[in-house]
Amino acid sequence: MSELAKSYEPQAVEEKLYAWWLEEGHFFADPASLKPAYSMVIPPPNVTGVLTLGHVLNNTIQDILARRARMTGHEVLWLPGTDHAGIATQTVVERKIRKEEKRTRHDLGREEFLRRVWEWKEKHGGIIIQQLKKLGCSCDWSRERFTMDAGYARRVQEVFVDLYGKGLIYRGKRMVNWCPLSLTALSDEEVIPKPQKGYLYHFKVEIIDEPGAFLEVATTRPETIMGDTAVAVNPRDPRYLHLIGKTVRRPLPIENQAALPIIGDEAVDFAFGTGVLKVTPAHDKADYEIGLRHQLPVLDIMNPNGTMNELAGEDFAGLDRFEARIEAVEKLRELALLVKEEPYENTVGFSERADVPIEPRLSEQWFLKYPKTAEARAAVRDGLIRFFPERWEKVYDHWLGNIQDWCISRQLWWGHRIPVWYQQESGWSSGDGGKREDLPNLLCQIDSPGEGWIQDPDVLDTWFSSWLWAHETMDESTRRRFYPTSALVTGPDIIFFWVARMIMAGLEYMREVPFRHVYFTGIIRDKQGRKMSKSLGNSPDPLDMIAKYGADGLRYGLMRIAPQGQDIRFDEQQIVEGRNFCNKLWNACRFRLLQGPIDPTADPSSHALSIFAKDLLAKLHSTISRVEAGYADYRFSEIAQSLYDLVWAEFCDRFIEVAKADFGDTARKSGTLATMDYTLRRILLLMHPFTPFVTEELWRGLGFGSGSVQFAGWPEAEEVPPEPRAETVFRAVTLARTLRANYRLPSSRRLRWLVQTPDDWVKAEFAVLRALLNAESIAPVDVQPSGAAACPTEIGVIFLPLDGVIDAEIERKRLEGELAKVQAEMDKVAQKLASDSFVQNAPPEVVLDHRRRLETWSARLEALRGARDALIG
RNA sequence: GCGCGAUUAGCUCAGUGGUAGAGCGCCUGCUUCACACGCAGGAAGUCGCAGGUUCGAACCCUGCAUCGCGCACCA
Repeated sequence: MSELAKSYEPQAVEEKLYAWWLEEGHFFADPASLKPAYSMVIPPPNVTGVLTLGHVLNNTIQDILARRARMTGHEVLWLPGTDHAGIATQTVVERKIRKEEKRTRHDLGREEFLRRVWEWKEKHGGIIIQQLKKLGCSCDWSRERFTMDAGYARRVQEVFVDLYGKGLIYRGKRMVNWCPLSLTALSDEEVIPKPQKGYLYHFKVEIIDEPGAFLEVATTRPETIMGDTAVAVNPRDPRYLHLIGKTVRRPLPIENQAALPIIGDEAVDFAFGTGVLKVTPAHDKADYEIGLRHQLPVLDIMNPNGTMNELAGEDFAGLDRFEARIEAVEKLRELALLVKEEPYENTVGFSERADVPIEPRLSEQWFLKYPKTAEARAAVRDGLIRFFPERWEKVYDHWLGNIQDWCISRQLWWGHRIPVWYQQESGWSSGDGGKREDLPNLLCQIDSPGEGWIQDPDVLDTWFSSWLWAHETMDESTRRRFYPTSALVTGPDIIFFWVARMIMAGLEYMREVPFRHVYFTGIIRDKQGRKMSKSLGNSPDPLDMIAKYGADGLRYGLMRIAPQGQDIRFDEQQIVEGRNFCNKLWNACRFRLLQGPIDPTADPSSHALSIFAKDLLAKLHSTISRVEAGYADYRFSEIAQSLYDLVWAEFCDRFIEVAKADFGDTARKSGTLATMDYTLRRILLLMHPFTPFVTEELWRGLGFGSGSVQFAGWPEAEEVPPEPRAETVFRAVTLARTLRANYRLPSSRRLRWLVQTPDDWVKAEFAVLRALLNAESIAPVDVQPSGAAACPTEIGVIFLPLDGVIDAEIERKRLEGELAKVQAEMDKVAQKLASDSFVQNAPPEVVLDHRRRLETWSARLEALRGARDALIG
C-alpha cells in the first residue's frame, strides 16, 4: 500500500481482515504447540441472546487478553460457546408458538416441543456468536460448544449420577422458591428481593376457651389465613404467656372456621406487629420451620400457578393469590374481625426471570449438598485463585461460609433431564411441582433400566451444566494443555451462580481450580446511572455502534472509560472518541507513509538523535512499562489512557510536528525517520489488543510485515534516560503561543520572534521553534530588545517585537500581572523551604525538588522584571 | 441490621503522602501541505462534611451525610 485513505474507514477493513484471520487459522489453539499455554473459556451467552454492551465489555477484555497472550508468545485457547439457558429459551419458544399457533407446550407434548426448541435453536440461536465476530473476538471457533451438545450433556448426567452416588444429591420435600408463572422451583440465587408497598393487616381471632376474648394478629398475607394451622406467640412474652395451649378460631374460610392451637415459639418477634404470628406452614419458610417444631399439619391452599385451590374454601377457590388477598380482607371486614390496615413496606422475593413474586411452596425437589466448599474457600483465601478487584473475595467467602443446599431440579422441559428412573406402577404424577407421593422405587443412572421404568420429568438448573464449563468443554488433550485456564472474565452478578460453583466443580472433577485469575467487570449503566434494560430502552445496540464508529472505536472507547471493577456510565461520546483516536493513529501512519517507505527494522540507536527523538524514545519505553504494569493488574483503562497519551500527545502533537522541521535537516532526517519507524512499530503492537482491525491494516499497509501483527512479538521496555531538554522546549513553545494568543494574534500570522539564550543547544533548535510557532523567523539576540513583549522560559527569554503588533502599555500591564502570579508561586515554595520541620523531615529529594522550583521561579521573576524595565526604558 | 463501593472542573472519570489532572463540553483564534474524527490558546475545582495522624492529606485513620450494590431479616 503506498497510499492511505484520508480517514480510516472501518467498514472497508473489518470484514476483510476477520475473514483473513479465520482463513489463516490464527485463532486455532494447538495442543501440540510447544509455546506456553494461555487459556480462557468464554462465559457462554444465552443461545437466545443478542449482543449487549455488557457482552462487548466482557468480550473485548477477553480478546485483549487473548491477543496480547499471542503477542507474548503464548499458545492461546479462547474457547467460545453458548448456554442453553433453560427458562429463557423455553419461554422464548413457548411465546412464539403461542403467538403463531395459539398453542401451548402441553398441546404439543414434550417430544414435539423439544423438537421445536431445537429447530428454533438451529435457526435463530447463536446470533450472538456472529455478533462476537463483528467485534473482532479471536475465539477458537473450531471448538465452539453448546451446553446441550451430546457429549457435554452426557457429562452433566454423569456428574449427577456421581454426586448422587456420593450422597451429595438427594430428593426431598422442602420449602422452595416457586415461580407461579414459570411453574418451576428456583434456587435462592434466582430470587431477587424487592421492596414492595402494601399493608400490614391487623385482625382478631376469637379465643375459643375464653368466649368473647380476642387475640390480635398482624399479617401482610391475609390470603393465607385459610392455610393457617396455628397461632404463635413468644413464650417469653408476658402478654400472651397464659394463652399458650389454648385455641383460637380461624376466621377463614367461613365454612371451615377450624380451631387452631396457640403455641409458643422463640422465633416470634414480640416487638413486631402485635407479637402474635399466624402460622402457615405450607406458604412461608419460617412458618414451615415452626410447623416442624410443633408437628403442625401442613395445609396447602394454593395451586402451582398461584391461584387458590378448593382447600381455601368456596369463596376463594380459583382466585389468584392477589385477588384472594383483597377478598380475604373483605371477608374479615364483614366478620368485623378486621382491626386496621396500615400502609407497610416489606421486601418480597421476585423471580429473576419472570419478575413475579415468588411463592414459598412445599415441594419435592432435588437438592445438592455442594462438594468441596472448604477447598473452594481456601483456594481463594490462599491465593490459588486471585480475584480482580480483590474485594470480591470477601463476598465470595461470605457466600461460601453460609452456603445452603442448591435446589437443582426445574419443572421445565428444555434442559438436561434428570437421570433418575422410577418404577411406573408407583402411581407418581409428574411435573406439578408438589404433589408427588413418597419415594417410589428409584434408580439413578443415565440410561433407562428397561421396561416399566419412567424417567424423572424434571430437568436440571441451567447452572448445573454451566458449572462444568471450564473443563467439560475440552477434550482430553486440550485439557492436558489448557486446564486450568489462565483467566476468567465475567460480571460480579454471577459470582455465586457461576464462578463459585465452577470452582467447586473444578476441584471435585479435575482436582484443580478451573482458573488462576478472575476479572470482574463493572456493570454498564446509562448516563443517569440506571442499569441498561430493554424496557427502559436505554440500551444502545452495539451493532449500531460498530456500524457508526467501527469495532475498534467501540472497543477502545469502552475500555478507556472502564476502570477496574467500577460500574461504567455509558456515553456515546466516549465511542466517538474511540473512533477519533483510531483515525488519529491512521493519520499518523499516513503522514509517515508520505515521507517514503518505512524501515521495519529501524534502529534509532545507530543514528545521532535529536533531543526530541530521545525524548520520544524515553516516553515510549516508560509507556511500555506502564502498559506492562497495567496488564499485571488488569487495569485496562490505564493502559488505554497511556497509549492515548503516547500516540496523541507525544507522537502526533509533538514528535510529528517537530519532524516536519527535522525532515528539512539532512543531518537529522535519518535519525528522525528511524525513531518514527521504531516507535510506530511498537505503537501498533501495543495498540493491537485494543484495536485489532486498524492496527492489522496499518501493520501490513505500512510494510512492517506480511503476517499478522498478532504474531509479531511484544515490545520490551528498555531503560531509556529521559531527555528533559525536549520538555523545556515544548513548555517554552506553549508560553510563546500563549503570548501570541494574549495579543489576539491569529496562529496563522507569521511573526518574527527573537530569543535570548545562553545555550548553544537551544540555538540549534531554532528551526524547530520556527516550525512549532509557525514563525516567519526566529533570531537570536544578545541583549534584551527594548519595546518587545517578553516571555521568560526555561530555554531563555522569547521576545515578540512590539512594532505595529502590540501596545507597550498593555504589555506592561500583562507583565505586571505575570509578575504577581510568579511572585505568589515563589512565595509559596519559599515559605515551605523556610520551615525547619519541612527541611528536616521531608525526604531529601523532595526538598531538592522544592529548591529547584524556587530557582526556576526566581529566574522567571527576574526575567519578567528585566522585560518590564526594558519596556519602560 | 451486616458488608462493599462511590462522592475530585458543567459532564464522564484518572489520580495510594510532596506544584490538583485527562477527555468531552464551553470561550478565543486557525481551510499551518497526516488528520475539522483536526491544530493552537484560554476560562473553570473550599477534591461530600467534621475531626485526627503527619513537616505536609484528594490520598492514611475515625465519625457523619448522600447515592448505589450485595447479604441477612421481613408477620
